[in-house]
Amino acid sequence: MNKSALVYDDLRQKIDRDVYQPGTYLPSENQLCQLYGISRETGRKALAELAEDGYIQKIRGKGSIVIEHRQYEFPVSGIVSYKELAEKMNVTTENVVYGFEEHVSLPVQMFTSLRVEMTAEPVTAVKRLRVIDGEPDIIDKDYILTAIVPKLPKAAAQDSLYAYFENDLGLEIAYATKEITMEPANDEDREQLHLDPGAYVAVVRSVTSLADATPFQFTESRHRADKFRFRDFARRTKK
Amino acid sequence: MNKSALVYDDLRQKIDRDVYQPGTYLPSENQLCQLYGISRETGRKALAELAEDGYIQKIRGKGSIVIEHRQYEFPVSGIVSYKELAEKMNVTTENVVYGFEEHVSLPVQMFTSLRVEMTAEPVTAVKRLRVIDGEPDIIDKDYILTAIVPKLPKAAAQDSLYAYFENDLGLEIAYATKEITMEPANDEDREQLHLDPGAYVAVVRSVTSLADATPFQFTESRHRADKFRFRDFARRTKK
DNA sequence: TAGTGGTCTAGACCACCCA
DNA sequence: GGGTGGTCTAGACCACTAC
Repeated sequence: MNKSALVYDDLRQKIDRDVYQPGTYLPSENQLCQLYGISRETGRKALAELAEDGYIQKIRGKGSIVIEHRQYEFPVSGIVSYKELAEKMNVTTENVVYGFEEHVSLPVQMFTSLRVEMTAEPVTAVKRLRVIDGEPDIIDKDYILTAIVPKLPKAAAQDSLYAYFENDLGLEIAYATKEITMEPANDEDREQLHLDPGAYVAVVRSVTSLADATPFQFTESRHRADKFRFRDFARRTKK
Repeated sequence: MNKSALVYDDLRQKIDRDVYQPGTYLPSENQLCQLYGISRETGRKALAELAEDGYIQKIRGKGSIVIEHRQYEFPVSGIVSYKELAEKMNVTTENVVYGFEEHVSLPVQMFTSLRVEMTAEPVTAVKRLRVIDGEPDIIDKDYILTAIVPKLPKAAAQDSLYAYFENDLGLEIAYATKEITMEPANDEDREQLHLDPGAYVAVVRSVTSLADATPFQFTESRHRADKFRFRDFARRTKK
């Protein structure tokens, strides 16, 4: 691991464990150099990531103050897999694969608003129902490019697509564009999520790309409106 | 302006104007050094920001490839004021201030889920209706700490709170935590947004803080469900 | 005045990609 | 082997904060 990543992890851990509490200051940059035996720019890199992730706020002439930071909320913030999230929370979850089709066409029209170049390439289509604490809350529809993942094992869909992509195939997942809208529930939503007529669902559509900038996974995630929550941390960009 | 910011702006502008098109590579880091007369780390800083903002993807051994990037969508992504957004889009907007109360208490219970330390401090409460293309789409309820903004002119609410905070008061807005949920429309929603009974609204609650880490503005933004859209760009964080 | 973070530099070594 | 990005260093100068 990098030196800066090690410093980042150590500081973040200490913030999480309240060694450094919100409202107090971290050691100064010069002190970090001595504490960790690093150069100043290396320490600054770690601090910059902490700031980016919402752990600290840097104040010129004073120091880096610990702030109340976002915590991962269900269902998602950033790119985190359902399984990773479920492990962070203390919830019992179940994962029902109720659709699995190979060599179908990517439903391009579903993702046009995300403005990613795409064609109706062959994909593997997976439908999953996420059951949280005994209640069906989310429908996930994934379309994975056959060109990247030629033969998707059903077991991977049952367990975790991300774990399969990263650990078994060695794919490097880099970034995603996602979009949240609210839409009236369709028949499938009402059936799977046990919704009344006239109900709404929160729809998250995302396109996930690899480190070489290839979009390879298209996901439509449909959430019960009353269970949906999305948290975000944003910094003001200077003009 | 910084050298790295100048380089960032120049590159971003050229990407926006298709001088560097999606799918092609930017000049290499060493070339950027010569092109702009800067050191490599300075250029790298500019490139890191472009990557963070979703403009490029850096590929080791190859270069920095331009990717399709997010564009600002109505109503919000990151911290951008309503006025700034309206100017980026080509829409006619109207801004109706229909509530203005000074020296009231902050409705703490509305924002508890954002887990920011707060007390029922005195605030100025502003209610605004955003009318887009002749249709009322958004209700914004802002609560601004009197301790930071003692006397908020009504004209500022009519124009732009952000412009007033930044340009007139010299406040430095740094970051915000926000949360998106879906909730049944209440009476006020139905009246202002002309909704039917049983309709839902998308609710964005946010807490905005200054550069010295002081939370000073609490906002509840209620959107017509059918007009709500939120776009996000996220990078996969390495474990 | 001393300490803080903000920026920039010139150089080094490494891992990766590709011809 | 030559070019690319990834990381780290040691030092410099600046702007801001606090006393």
